[in-house]
Amino acid sequence: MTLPLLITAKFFAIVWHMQPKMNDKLFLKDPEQSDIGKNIFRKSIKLMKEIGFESFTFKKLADEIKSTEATIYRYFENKHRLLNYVVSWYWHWLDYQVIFQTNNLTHPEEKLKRVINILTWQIDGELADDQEIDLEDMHQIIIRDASKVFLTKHVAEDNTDQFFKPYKSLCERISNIMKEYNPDYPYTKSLSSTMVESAHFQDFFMENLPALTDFEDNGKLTDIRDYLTSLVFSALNQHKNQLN
Amino acid sequence: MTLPLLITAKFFAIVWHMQPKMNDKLFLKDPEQSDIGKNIFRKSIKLMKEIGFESFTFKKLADEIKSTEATIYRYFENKHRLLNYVVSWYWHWLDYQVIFQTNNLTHPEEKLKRVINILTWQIDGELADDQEIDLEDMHQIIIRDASKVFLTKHVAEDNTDQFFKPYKSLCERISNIMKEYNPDYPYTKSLSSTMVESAHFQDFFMENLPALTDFEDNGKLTDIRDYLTSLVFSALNQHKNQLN
DNA sequence: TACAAAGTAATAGTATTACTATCAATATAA
DNA sequence: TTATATTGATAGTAATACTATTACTTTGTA
Repeated sequence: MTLPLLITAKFFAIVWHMQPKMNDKLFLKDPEQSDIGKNIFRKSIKLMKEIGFESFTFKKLADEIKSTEATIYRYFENKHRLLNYVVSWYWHWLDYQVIFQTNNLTHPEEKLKRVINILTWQIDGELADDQEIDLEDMHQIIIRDASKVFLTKHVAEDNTDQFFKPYKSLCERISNIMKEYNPDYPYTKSLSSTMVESAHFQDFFMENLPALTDFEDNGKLTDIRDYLTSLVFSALNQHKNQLN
Repeated sequence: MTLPLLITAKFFAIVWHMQPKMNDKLFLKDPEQSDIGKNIFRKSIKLMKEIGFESFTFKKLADEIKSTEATIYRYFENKHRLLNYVVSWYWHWLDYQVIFQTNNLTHPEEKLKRVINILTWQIDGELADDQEIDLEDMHQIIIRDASKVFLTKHVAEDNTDQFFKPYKSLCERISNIMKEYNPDYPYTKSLSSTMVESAHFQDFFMENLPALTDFEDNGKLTDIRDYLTSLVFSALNQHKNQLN
């Protein structure tokens, strides 16, 4: 019944990874429960990143994992559900990063800065080193395709099935830190979702449509970080009681 | 050779509408040059809004306009190009709205507020009353589907073909007003694109995923406006020379 | 160890989508 | 009037998005 005295970040991350509570309506058969399922998840990230979500098919994925379409259809209803699974996994993972990395911080200002760093992909090396999933590929998919999971005609049904819960959870967590920083700011939820979406959009623009940003694609994301920091804190400080 | 003394906003809008300089790589045959082409444009907006872009097919559109798939394929290479055409039309239109509505304003602050009103769909009644295009449907499509035109694997080629020029033009215009307001703010381009994207995202969230906003879907967009105003001006004022 | 039950994979299908090609009818322009 | 372009109708192909069937393999229990 006794726990080991030294629980390292890595150990904890692995434990977490072994138990990501995924919404079971996202799949027909739990991909975590079989080797072929895990392979579907891993290789779909690789393939989606390579050819883009629109060109991605279960046939191509089946060839990649040396199996058949029918097998994949036993795990996921269609490719949109699979994307939703991948994206949900990511939001779970990111939410965990925020919990873990802001855990021992006292000031909400520090916490928010840490959140910005996480959103702009400055993640702890140990935690980011997943044995199974290529997190770099994952991040690329998220930037380009994550919003497609809710930008659909059937968003209401998907929402009823709680598909966006991890995303909401992350935004709520950020929102709460904002409230901690400034209880008088009236738009914490909107500012949180704006922050998350902007982190991705600005990254995409920087790499693909640089006219829409002020940043250079120099491999470092320092500028996006500075921009988000400036944006968030100027908004939060504006409504802050000047006496504090 | 003399122009009529009284040029009304409506007249001018119609003139503009008759000559939107669309990128001719977006289509195979100019849809403005025939009745059937205009019908493709009009009805595709209606149909996309009704069934969503993913379910939208040229077959369904052909049935709607009482023509055949082959005819539509003579105008547009595929449905993604058609969406790009629709979205480009919208950015052109919005850019024009910004030009027209900020034209006679002196203070950049006023101009920015007007821009926010336009982005949150508070448009001049006369101008918004297009005989041919249902602008309400158009706005709905834009909110849900506009970002899909660039969130693809082939964004680089599309950018080379200048498909995103009207969007860039709008953002640059907003960026220039921001510079006018505060020449010292270093992120005008990013703030412009954030503003435009946020206006749409917050609207979508308000209607579909309210946990991600602080607004109620009461049919009015006043709150999104207040939020964007607060966000933009707090950012711009932060870097502003305190002596001004 | 035996044998049913359950799960898994491979094969083979169907319906729809995303196009392309052909050709005749019609409208238009030189 | 004759050439040219536009449309409509028909047909066809390749790929996609699935579903159904059947045969094989593992597992749980007597």
